[in-house]
Amino acid sequence: MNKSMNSIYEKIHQQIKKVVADAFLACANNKSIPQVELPEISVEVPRERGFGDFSTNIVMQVARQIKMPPRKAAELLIQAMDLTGTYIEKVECAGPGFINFYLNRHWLYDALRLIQEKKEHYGELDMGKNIRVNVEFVSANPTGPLHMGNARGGALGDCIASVLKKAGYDVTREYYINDTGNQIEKFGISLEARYLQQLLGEEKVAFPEDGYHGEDIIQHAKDYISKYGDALLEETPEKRREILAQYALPINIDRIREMLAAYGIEYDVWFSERSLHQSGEVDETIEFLTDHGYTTEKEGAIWLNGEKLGLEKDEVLVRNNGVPTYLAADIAYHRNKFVKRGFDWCINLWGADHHGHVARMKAAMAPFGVAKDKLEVVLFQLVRLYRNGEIARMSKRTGKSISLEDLLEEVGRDAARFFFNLKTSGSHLDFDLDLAVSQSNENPVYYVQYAHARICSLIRRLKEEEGVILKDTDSINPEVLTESEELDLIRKLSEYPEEVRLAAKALEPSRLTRYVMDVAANFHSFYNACRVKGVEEPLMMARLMLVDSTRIVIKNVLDLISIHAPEKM
RNA sequence: GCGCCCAUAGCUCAGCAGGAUAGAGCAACGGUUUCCUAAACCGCAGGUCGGGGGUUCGAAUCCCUUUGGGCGUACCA
Repeated sequence: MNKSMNSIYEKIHQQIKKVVADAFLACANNKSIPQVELPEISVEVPRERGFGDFSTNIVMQVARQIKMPPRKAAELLIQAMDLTGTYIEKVECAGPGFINFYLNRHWLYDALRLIQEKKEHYGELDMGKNIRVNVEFVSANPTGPLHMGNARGGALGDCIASVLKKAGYDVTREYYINDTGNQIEKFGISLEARYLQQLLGEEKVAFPEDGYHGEDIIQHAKDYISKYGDALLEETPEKRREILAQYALPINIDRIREMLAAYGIEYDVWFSERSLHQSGEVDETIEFLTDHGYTTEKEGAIWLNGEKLGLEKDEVLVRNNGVPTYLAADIAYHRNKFVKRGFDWCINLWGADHHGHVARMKAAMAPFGVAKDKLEVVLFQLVRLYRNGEIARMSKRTGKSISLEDLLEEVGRDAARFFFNLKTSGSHLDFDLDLAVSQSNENPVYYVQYAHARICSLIRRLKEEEGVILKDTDSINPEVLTESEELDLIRKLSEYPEEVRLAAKALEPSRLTRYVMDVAANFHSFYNACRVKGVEEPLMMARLMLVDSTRIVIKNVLDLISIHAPEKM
């Protein structure tokens, strides 16, 4: 077996593509089929097991070019195929012109050996070789606690990063801290109002309508007073707001950091928006755009020239009071990622309510020589929580809207991350809080974790009660595995690297969550049909290898989505 | 008004770079435990892929149109 191979699928795809391409060539040589430029030969797994292990629709794709009925051409190709040195045992033409490949079982046994060879590295790919990718997610305003949208974006972003890493990309996880601008201004005003209310009496000070109304603001004010007293009463409002905001901001950021850590997310970079202004990069960016004719001045403000960038309208970069907009800072931020830090690819996770910003952001990168597809924005739909069959808006604990902290307390990290990664990012997500905590067969989290615990228990008992441990792979003969449950399970395990590839390509880690549920299902079926303990040695050892390989894959996927793989339940 | 997203089994969702008889989980119904964890397994059901039109050998998938939901359209972020 090729030592550098990552995936049996890869190998089989290559074999089939070569066999088909060579057959086309042979037919061209004997003039039975006209020579044409072949498109990429797609190899897929047919829906029906009866249609073979793999199939290709290449003949139908070129039917028009070669001016032949697909079935006729397929028959000619099959006759011309050279199958030596491949897993392919039988080839048939079927349906409107599919070519179906039936493989001998050695590919499954090789797949099993591959898992044992790679262990926890099974599933790793090199599709992202030498590509540096920045995944930016959550990036919530540090003006309050994290909410459900942040929770979904967090789970998604973290898992996208993990999937890309598994696929071989050089991944940086990043949090963009919006620690300046209007929201922070409002934050300061809110803190100031609470501060004054505490000291002068609530009725004496009006709280701004559009301020942050949360309890946490009041708590910050109280804490500040107990630490530093009432000295700020003497300060100007501007100074007061600034001091209060700069007091509370680091506290909030630390809380966010701790909360995300509890959620299983660790960032490589915390990037401050404020630092972009302080370093002069925002000004530099606006200057660059102006120098290259991408801005116009009107009504005292500096506008980004929308028409020149293919946008519907102009956008303000610098307000008529001289303060740059969020967009200006965001352009500078992305310029920093691409130009200053040299990322090849940047992925941003945004709630669907920001979709209007996508085209602007992509277009605004063009002047810096950044192609549109270098910036990828994954939009995710927002979350609806259900409890007792009804939409749940309020936390049980605080009576306020449900925060990430509430969610972790109510359902735990594993269930939260699992459910957020069960659906594609573009679908609206209904989160059933009751289901997430229920210890029943309705709950998919337990279903998967139980499979892992069952395996660990089996391995443990074999060792403790029978003194049996897994032998060296070379001394085990997997060919004694012939039951349909055994073969189905191996087949499922063999798909893993391919699932990683597809998940990375589509930026959809939810594929892997659904995949691991399939693995668990196949395992449970196997477990009910085949005994490991108590059967004769060669078969027991082969089954133990299969069981251990299943453990490796389940653990591998759960690690990837940062969910615990318990050894006992 | 204009733009974006969504619509598939009773419920929650896959499938959508066009492909063979549209899949899974849950719920419902019927079975399985002297035996490695029954948080499991096996079986049985369940559909005008929102409606209409088009493109072609072939459409849940692509195009047009229509309906119903969500969102965006700030010198907010």
